[in-house]
Amino acid sequence: MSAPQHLVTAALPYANGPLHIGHIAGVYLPADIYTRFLRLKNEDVAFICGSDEHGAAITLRAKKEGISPQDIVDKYHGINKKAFADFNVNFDIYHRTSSPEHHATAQEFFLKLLENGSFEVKTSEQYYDEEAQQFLADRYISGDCPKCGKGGAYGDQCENCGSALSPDDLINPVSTLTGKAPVKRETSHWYLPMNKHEEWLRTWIEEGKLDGKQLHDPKKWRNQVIGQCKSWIDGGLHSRAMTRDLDWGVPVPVEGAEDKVLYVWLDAPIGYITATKEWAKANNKDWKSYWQNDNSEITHFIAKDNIVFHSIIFPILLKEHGGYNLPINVPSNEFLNLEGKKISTSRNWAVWLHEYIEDHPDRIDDLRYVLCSIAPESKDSEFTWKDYQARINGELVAIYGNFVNRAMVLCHKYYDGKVPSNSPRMEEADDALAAALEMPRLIEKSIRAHKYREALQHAMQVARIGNKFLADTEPWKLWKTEPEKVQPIIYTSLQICKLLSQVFQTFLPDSSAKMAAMLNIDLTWEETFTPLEEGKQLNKAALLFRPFEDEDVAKQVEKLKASMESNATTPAYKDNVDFEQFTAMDLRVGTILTAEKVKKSNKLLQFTVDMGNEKRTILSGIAKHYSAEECVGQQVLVMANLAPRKIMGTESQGMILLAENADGSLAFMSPDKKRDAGAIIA
RNA sequence: UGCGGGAUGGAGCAGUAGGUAGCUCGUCGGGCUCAUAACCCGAAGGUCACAGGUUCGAGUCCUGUUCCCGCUACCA
Repeated sequence: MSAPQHLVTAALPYANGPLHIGHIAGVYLPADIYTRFLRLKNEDVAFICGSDEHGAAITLRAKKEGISPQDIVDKYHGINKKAFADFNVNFDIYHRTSSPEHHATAQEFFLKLLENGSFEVKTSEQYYDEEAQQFLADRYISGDCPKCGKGGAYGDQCENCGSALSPDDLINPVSTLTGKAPVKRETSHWYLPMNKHEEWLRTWIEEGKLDGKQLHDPKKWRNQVIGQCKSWIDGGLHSRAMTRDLDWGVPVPVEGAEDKVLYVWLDAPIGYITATKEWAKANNKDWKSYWQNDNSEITHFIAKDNIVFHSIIFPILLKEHGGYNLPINVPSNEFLNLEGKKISTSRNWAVWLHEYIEDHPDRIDDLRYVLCSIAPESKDSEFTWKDYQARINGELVAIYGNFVNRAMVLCHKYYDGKVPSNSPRMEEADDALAAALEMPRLIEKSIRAHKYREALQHAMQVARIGNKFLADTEPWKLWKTEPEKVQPIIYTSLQICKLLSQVFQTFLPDSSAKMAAMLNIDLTWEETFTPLEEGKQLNKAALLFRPFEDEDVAKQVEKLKASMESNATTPAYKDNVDFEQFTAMDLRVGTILTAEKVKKSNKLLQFTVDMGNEKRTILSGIAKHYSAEECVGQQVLVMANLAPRKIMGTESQGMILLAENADGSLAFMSPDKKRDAGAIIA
């Protein structure tokens, strides 16, 4: 059997915003390191990515900004494509799902499944906006949340309390397009009956076998991936709609369904196939040999929010289509937090890749190093600028950069930059080099197991061996007493330098290229094990890395805070209401008499509120912000004529109003002087 | 609500065939001075979230509890 081919995909970034360091650490950097390594080993690999440009979020954003969806995706496709290139993430192709080629491929795929009888058609009633003449999916509909009572919840989720919703759950639903109340209307969609596939999926996930054939070793899959898949399968798979009533996306290629599009999650992974085809066409390759060949291995790099799509839904689609390989692994990472908080695009709490590149064009390797060392491989991890600085200064500069500089300086000082002879032989030197030469093997093992942090540690170990070797042999002392014994020391140090440039190239391509120029070498795998020849003239030493100063840290932290604060004022004002609508709201001061946590809920508090003439029971989803005890006696602003609503079995008679900060923290609205319970707000 | 992942010295993390708890950074002490005040050696510091259980023996298996993250299906 010949060496396997590899198809490596990285999750298609959604083209409605820029990339941040969380995306990079979780998906694109490990994928890039993996493919760089495979290429170094001369293995045949196609590295595929592109923009995911469909879906409701993009049309909504376009509408908000008053431009077309195409404008939005063009903008972010451009920004992200450039950022990847600048960051040395070397895709073979960075395609996009809005391309005609992709539409054709996705439609063809859909029709094949249709032909195979993979879908079932279901008709249901959905909300429809008569003025805009379209159905309202997901985010096109908003209303009051049934769980926490707050307005502005979407058809899929309440952003206040985080509950997952369906459009039918919303109270007083309105169309986000026109602000009008929608009507129910019948619509038909194609569904994927996933329940039919439970059996083979279970065997495939748990044992790596399909139709009795061993396809992969489940022990190599990450815990969270197997766990999550099992949990879905155990819970019973359901039918899932594969089409939507939208006007932005890949049109359903069926007569009478021209106003429907493919579900983005059907469309996006097929984007991997389209991109492979386009790349193959341009490079005279056969795309099928990567997708439909027993000797090809498909690896999907994703983050944890994508697990079920890549290890359940897409495999079902591939198998139903027929002919395609299933992925051999789905190395999914957890999330990266930033300075103690979740990275949030909407709150602008992020380090944006394109901004980082702009601020630090000469520090690409620095960020690659840090993100690889803290990649959230088995659990969520944390990026802070302080830690970034510590890793740059304490490891990259002090261990790696410094060792290379020491060796180069000594070589130039004693031998005019010519590689000295390795004689007389010195046991310590041979041992040090042998120990260092162990590392490439360990690195390979770690990378193939998708343990990139470990692999990076092994690479750094080479520099540590070098530093220790110099400290142990002290050539600067020997030079004064027995100068001939210095030769093998410098010789060996230079060999270790060469090895460093080789082992780091998959992680830090820029600095390895710098070293290759200093040492006059090629960065190939074969070269890894061939020594620099004696007498070779080396170029002048240049520093590989420079320290990140305290003031740089301060500047970045400042920038982060400032961007978040400026974002705090961003939410747009809602449309004007007339005076009557305003006076229709009955706002009053209430005094909280009792408060207790609602059992089985981690967010809800149940209050008894003194409204003056009566006592009301009100529930509020604020347990994360206030303890029950500290609420008692608090005066609060109450929306008194909000229609009562049952929440977890108890009727809530009104709503307590709170002010929300950009970081999501809540505070009661309270009169600055004590008011009678029931006092009117006017 | 249900499910999945996580909880290990000051910080960040390893540690699945159960058998003296490791690594990087930080701290303290020492050495060296070729080197980007960098490098090398040594030390201190952990009842492995909590409570039970299985076992000769558990961070590692089982049960329960607490906290964090994610998913919960028309969420990209």
